[in-house]
Amino acid sequence: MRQAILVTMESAPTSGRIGVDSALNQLRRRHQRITPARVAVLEVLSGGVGHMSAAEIVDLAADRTPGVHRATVYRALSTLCDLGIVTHTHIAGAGTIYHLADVHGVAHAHLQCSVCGSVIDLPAEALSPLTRTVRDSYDFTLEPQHAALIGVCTNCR
Amino acid sequence: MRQAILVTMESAPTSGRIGVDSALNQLRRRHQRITPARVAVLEVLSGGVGHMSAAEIVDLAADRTPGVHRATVYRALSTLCDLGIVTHTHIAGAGTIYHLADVHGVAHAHLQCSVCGSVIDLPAEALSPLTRTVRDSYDFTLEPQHAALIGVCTNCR
DNA sequence: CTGCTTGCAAAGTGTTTGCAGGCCC
DNA sequence: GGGCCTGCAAACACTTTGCAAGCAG
Repeated sequence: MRQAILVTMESAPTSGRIGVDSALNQLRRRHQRITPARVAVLEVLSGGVGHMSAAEIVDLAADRTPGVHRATVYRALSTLCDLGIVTHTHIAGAGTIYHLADVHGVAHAHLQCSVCGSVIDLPAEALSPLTRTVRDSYDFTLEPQHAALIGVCTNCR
Repeated sequence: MRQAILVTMESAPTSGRIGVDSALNQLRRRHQRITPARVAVLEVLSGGVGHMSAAEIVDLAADRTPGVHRATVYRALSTLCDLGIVTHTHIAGAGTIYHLADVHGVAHAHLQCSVCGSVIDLPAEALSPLTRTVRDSYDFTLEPQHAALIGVCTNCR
């Protein structure tokens, strides 16, 4: 019943996401240091299709820049998320996935299948009615891309 | 003292959720055993207001039925969830919360504040437009109460 | 050179599992 | 009394932290 495997069903490459150059520029602009570890993380995120788990990023980063430590990757991801350069999404029962931030105006949310664990991208605008309702009725500002919506996908039904 | 609080709360309006008796009956009907540990978990869930973390349930269950072990509470919760007697919701970065299942027709989802961590109940019907969209466009069956929606609450903004 | 970042190891969380014994039905 | 449930301890997955050394700016 526990879903540990993370399968990504995303076919489209990283369209709509910022690039490594843009990310590095933002770092410079914010007076943050450009370090090998951070570059590695950004390039890994840029290179992969879709979302990646922390474990995947750790492996691939250490792959391309040997010596990069797990803890460093976590710290880099944390920093990059704080700066808005990277976005993270909480996945039920399987930690967190990361990707480069969306370019302005094309934010997206995630659907997660509770059976097979696959994650599907969803335009954030699909949530706008809900966002409005929640804002009006509860004075609550929804962050639609921050947690995956759970359900069952076509294949698993 | 904690016991007194529990008893007091037990008479409080746990509106919309099934009761302990109903839960026990369902267990019997499904030929599942009624054990002290399971009764303790159900009464704790029934007594508390709103959602409880696994850790809270463990503490309170051990409180009212000394000797109940952590692992047993987890197993009881797992069983009860499988039977649909208890519902669980994944909370970003903080594990899982549990409560007695909703009585038919009054399902609810959850809003979680990413700043203070508080969890707010939300009628599931607020998600029906989204549920429809996702069903029509992605052939994806949403389970709105399975994961909390994240955002920022009034107080934290 | 200053102090933010890193590598390392170890500690934290939250949850699960193997096993022998216990108790519900 | 058979077999599901339990207590225990240990394992598990994921993430964080204290510290001394290292490197970016």
